[in-house]
Amino acid sequence: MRRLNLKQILQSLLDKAIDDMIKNDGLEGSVPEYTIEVPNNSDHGDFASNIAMKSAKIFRTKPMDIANRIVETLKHPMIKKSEAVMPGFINFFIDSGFYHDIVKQAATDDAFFKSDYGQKRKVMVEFVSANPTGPLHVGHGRNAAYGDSLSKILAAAGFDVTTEYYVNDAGNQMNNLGKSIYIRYMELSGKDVTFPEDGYHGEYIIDIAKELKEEYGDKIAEMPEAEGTDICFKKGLKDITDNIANTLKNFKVDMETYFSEQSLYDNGDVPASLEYLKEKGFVFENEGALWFKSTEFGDDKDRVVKRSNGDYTYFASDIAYHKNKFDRGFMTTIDVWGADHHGYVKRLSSAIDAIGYEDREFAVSLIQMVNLVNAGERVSMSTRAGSFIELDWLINEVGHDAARYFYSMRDYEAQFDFDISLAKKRESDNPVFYIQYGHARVQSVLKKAQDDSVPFELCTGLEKLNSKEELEIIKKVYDYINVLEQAARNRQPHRIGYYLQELASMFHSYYFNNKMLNEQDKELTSARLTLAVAVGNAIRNGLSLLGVSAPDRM
RNA sequence: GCGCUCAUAGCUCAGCUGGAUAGAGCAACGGACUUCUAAUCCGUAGGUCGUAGGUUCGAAUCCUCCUGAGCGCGCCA
Repeated sequence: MRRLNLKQILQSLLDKAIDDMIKNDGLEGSVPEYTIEVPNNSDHGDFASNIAMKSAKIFRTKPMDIANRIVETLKHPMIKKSEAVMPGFINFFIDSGFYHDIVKQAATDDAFFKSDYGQKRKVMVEFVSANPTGPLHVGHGRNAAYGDSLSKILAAAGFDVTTEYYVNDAGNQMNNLGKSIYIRYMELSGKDVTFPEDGYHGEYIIDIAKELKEEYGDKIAEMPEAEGTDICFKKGLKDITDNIANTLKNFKVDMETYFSEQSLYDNGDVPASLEYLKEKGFVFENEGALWFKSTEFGDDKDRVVKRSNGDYTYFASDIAYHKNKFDRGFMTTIDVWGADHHGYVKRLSSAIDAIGYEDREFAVSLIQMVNLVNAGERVSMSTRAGSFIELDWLINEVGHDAARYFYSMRDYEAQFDFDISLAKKRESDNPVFYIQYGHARVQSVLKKAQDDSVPFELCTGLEKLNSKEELEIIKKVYDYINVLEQAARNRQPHRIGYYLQELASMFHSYYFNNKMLNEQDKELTSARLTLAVAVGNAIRNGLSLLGVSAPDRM
């Protein structure tokens, strides 16, 4: 579908007007950066531009004079009126036929809610990537909700998006995992062992050991320790990653691929990428270790990639991993990390600069901490000693819709308190149900019209939509694409939720004050139902970006 | 000490590349159900945008200082 892009039309008209004026006056300069936006106040028209104020320097004259000159030259069938107002804004008033066309498009085709803003650019969103040493906890929930929503937003905004989970299945922590399970197994087999202080203390470790005990009996205890530990490790890794994948599924997260860190060692990518950087002169040896020269790219200090004991650091495999991402053709990779990893950003971006894919973009979204709050009381959230709160528990407690919505409610750069008691409420003060109810209302009134055989035909009689209230709602629907692109550009899914809340609010108010079904007036009924369907479609599409369902009845 | 993030209504928070009168929800108070779902709606009240400067036609938004909160500064991941 071709969406009539009035903003673009206005922009080309304004560009031409200023360009002509510059040439006409024999001045130097070109069209400045300016904006065309929908004003907050509808008295200021349907669109407004600050172009005259931005051009004041070029013309060396008052913005109002420029604005007046532009207004005189502007003519277009869609523009009912344009006016210059202090201190130099130009306000455009648009023919209502434009808005009636918007309603029709929004009511009939979901393509209306998609954009080509991203121009099919290949983007990877890598998120969650929690160490496979235990179940996901509520902190990971925010990362998962953000990453998944962002991916869906980018896809709807025209990017070619892939989602990936980087599984840290190599290194010390994996040895530790294997050992933890092994010791628990030995305990179950009645051996006299002590569980290490730095082992993984969670219940789930014991559960895994129990399963091994059932499957193997005492056989593992009779094997050499290394062999037994390896069996424990493999079983543990599989169980835990399966568990994580299952949690994400329950959380309505679409994770397309799971990428193994170990695979980068198995195929030699880790030493190969270090060699690659060494040839470029960015890797050197000191005190028996290999270092990456991140200071050349503005980092505080150089970073170890291979320790003097021969072990590669996590950083080393991460370099190989990001090189791999770009080698797979991704133009942008967005890493979603916890804010506590911010100190790591500089060294990785340095390494990526050193690799030298100048046309590629590396971005990190640092997700701030989340606190659980219940009835005003803060729930403790230590990740130590296995006392963390599992994401599965939260999903089960408040439901996946409320969980997803609440996690995406706040800007990711700000800390936020997840209010369990509010999320659990099935009543008015819970925003997620307020929005969902907006959608359910649309479906409900449609059903009512059909059940009662009220005559109507969607997409007809739209010229009846001419009240201020109706036009405001249509403008809000039209604004969807703008909000979507903002959310994509700024990587801020929370904008969607706020938008939906406002749209739902406008619709609830309209619904309450206007009779949707009118047996005597087929045209009016048709027009209002079409508007309702357009709103319902906007809500459904918006909620889907947040991973929240849009039920037909509640 | 250095670095990252945050500070907006009583509470929780929005406020796109700087734009016109700073918004919403909750809480408070007052109203609306013989009605297409009242899971809704209408109204009232609530602000020195942490402090002090700077940049300009114009600042909650950008820059600097200060105050306060969270997080991070390993041959850990």
